[in-house]
Amino acid sequence: MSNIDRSYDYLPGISIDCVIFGFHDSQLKILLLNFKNTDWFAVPGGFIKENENLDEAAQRILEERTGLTNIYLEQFYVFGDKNRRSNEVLKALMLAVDGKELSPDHYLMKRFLSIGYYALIDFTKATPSPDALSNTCEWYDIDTIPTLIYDHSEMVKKALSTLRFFLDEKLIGFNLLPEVFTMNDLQNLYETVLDTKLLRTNFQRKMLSLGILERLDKKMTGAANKAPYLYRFTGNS
Amino acid sequence: MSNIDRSYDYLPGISIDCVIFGFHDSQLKILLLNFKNTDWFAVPGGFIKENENLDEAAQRILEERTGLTNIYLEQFYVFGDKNRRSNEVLKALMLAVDGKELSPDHYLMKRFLSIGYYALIDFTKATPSPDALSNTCEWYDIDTIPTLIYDHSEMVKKALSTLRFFLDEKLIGFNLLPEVFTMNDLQNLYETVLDTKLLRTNFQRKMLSLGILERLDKKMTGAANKAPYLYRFTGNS
DNA sequence: AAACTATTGTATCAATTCGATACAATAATA
DNA sequence: TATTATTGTATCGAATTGATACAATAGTTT
Repeated sequence: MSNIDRSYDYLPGISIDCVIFGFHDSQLKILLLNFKNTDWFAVPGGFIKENENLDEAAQRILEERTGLTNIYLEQFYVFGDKNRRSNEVLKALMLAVDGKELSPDHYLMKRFLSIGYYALIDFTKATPSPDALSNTCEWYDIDTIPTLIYDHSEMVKKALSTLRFFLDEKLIGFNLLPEVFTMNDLQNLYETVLDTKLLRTNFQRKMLSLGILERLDKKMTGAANKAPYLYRFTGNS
Repeated sequence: MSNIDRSYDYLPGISIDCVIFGFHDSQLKILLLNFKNTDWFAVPGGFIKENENLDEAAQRILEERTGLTNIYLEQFYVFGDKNRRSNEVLKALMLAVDGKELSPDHYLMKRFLSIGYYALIDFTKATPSPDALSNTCEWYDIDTIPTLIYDHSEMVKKALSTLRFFLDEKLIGFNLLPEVFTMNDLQNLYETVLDTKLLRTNFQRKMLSLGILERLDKKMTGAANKAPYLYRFTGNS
């Protein structure tokens, strides 16, 4: 996008929006863009190139925002209500960002569907960077998210409920942690995502019984107590 | 579609395809179209009108093929690989059906995404009818499905695995049965969809404990044995 | 260096769930 | 009235899960 009309490089009427989850300091976070010269926020998104598969497009968008490749991501819903995107908001937005008035037949003024992806990334490895329309690309705690444009709040809500649903089902939580972590880190993640307290001993039993964790050396924290083991996720079930 | 180019009435580059499940004679079935003058089969689909929400479009497509309104349906995936649809196949198809040669810049020759929906309907209430491109719209047992065009086989496979996954999770199986059914009918459905045998007594205990079944009169089958109760599904949990 | 503290790893008991079996009830038939 | 096939429910034991107990230990305090 930006100034140049690249509408012909991309599939018309379709965008991808990515709810990018990270985990840090016992907080579940998502990446949000702040549009230039506004206090409007949105989930990172983009368009699909003519010769790109959907997942490839999502990976490209994610790489541009986070600097990471090979990110865990999953389609979760297509948002396509006819009024999901207000053209008034869009015009005001582009005016603020670009200083240009969108003509009524501009390709962006057509109805758009958006394919929702959610991504799980290692917070410590990501280096967020804004896109051409935005000032900042920053982490926000999932429970203190500013008002988002269009239906982006709904997207976040749906992404979160999908993540919750699949956290136990598939074994995807590890994508939110560094490669090596303690059992306490893992429990913390589960408790935060699921928003429930779990019994430490039973959580440990359950995780160990899955046979997907490799026990490494102990982590000497410097605290006056027994040192916890470090673990690494291995797909072996 | 048919002869008239209605491309301007519809969102460009996007279609909806519906995997429509029914259940009859202990068989899980789906509705398939057979294209005119070919032995090619496909899942029913259509396009999205400019002023239609996605779910509305899917409901419309379903109504056109089954005569039913208010069908249980659910988005399950967007199929968007860049090579998912062969233009050679498309041209051959339209030539056979229409007798017309598609020009290279026809809107159908552009890349298309398809939003996959799966629908669960009461087999006994549906009256399948073909669309403008097809001869027949008929039920096929899920395990004897003819070869399908494009990526439609993959769609069916993914729809089925999604149905299996959610059958227990959400309580959606009832949509495949008549309003009133016996416990045996229900077990039959579960066994067929999940492709496993279940223990009758435990299945009954589990279903009754959910508190979602209303017990009605007995069903006098005329068989020389104890008559089973009839049940009706009620959302009450 | 011995006592103390906070946390961790594991064992264990009880409660619940789940698989399997037993059996009484019953609609129609012989 | 006995017989048959199926249904509804109870129950036993195994497996899973929730809750509690407790020993092990890295560092601090005395």
